Amino acid sequence: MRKLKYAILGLINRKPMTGYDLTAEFDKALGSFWHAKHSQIYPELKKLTEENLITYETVIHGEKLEKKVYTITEKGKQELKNWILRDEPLEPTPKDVFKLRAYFIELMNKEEIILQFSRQLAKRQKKLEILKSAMEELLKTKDISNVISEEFGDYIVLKGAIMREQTYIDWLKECLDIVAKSSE
Amino acid sequence: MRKLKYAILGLINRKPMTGYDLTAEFDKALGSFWHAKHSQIYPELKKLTEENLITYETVIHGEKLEKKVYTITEKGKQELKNWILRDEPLEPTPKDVFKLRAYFIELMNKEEIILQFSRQLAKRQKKLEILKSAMEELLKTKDISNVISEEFGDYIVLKGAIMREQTYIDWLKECLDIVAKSSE
DNA sequence: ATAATACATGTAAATGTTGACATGTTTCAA
DNA sequence: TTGAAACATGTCAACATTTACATGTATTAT
Repeated sequence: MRKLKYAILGLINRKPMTGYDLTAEFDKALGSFWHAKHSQIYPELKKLTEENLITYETVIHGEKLEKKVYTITEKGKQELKNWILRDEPLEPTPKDVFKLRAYFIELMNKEEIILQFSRQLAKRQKKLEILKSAMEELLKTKDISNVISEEFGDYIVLKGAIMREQTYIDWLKECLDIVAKSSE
Repeated sequence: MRKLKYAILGLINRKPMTGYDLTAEFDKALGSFWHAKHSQIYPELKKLTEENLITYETVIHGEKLEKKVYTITEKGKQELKNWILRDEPLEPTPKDVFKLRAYFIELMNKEEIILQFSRQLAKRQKKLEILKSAMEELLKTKDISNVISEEFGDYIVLKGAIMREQTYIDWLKECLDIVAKSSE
């Protein structure tokens, strides 16, 4: 399916970037729905260059540090536009290790259950706070009134991430509540 | 991390099973948070057997069809119990191809955006209905009053899946709403 | 009867992903 | 000035996962 291909193509289409910049983007903005390590990005950039979907220009930064700034080609833009309109079946539900543990709840006693769920809750609440701060920052600095814009894209995926985390937290609290009230 | 190892160990711990049974479980019950193909399961079963975490007994079904019914060992139970109590950092957010498309919303025009989001909404609504039916069935046939039971494990992960799908739908509707109201 | 479907178990090649290895430059703060 | 952090690019081995290949039995509906 080459999904990384389209993630990279989409980012470079927004503006020319280096492999390092892409890595940073995968850690920040896209972090709420996509991720890739630099060890996967550099080989993919090489491949996309060979396929003539992107090209690069070597730029010297400072005295001798070489950067490869990648730009999307017309062919790349066409493939990207073609991919974005495709209608694909729903992906299989993503894996969730915490839910795997929760599923086998019968292996824990009451205190252990409460400990595991509380720890997960704390982590998720922390993450939600980070996402909310990012949203505050976004609303302060960007204009999202135009629906056909990068800014609106940034906004909706961040909004989706916040809603997802909030729901996960609600679920954890509901579980904790039932367990706490149980007699066993 | 060997996560499949623990998924299999947990299932076999619930009751002895064949590789085929495990595959079916990954398609049904665990489908809402884990998945594995039989081509991954059979080699893993072999490995777990070599590690003495499970053992199998060959059972003849009918005239000559051989089944390998796997049972967890004491060592396997110990490892499983040990894993379930571990405190691990939050996994990176799972990948979401639809959100990747949504992020690059600037590549579509208004009609295309509405088409893509509506199609996704229809698929998610269908999936939610299936999950709700599964919940109705579960509540009808199983007793979830004991928190330390397989039934309660089944219940909470299904509940989590329903909440997640509902939130995804809410997000899609919100996005569609903003786009529909936009002038562009 | 027979054909489709479900049951049952495997392997091999390709692809996707992570973690470790490997190297060097530039900037910024103490 | 020097050391840490950020910038910058790559490879390789191991592990995870999917798709295709490969084979055969038992049950159920027509």
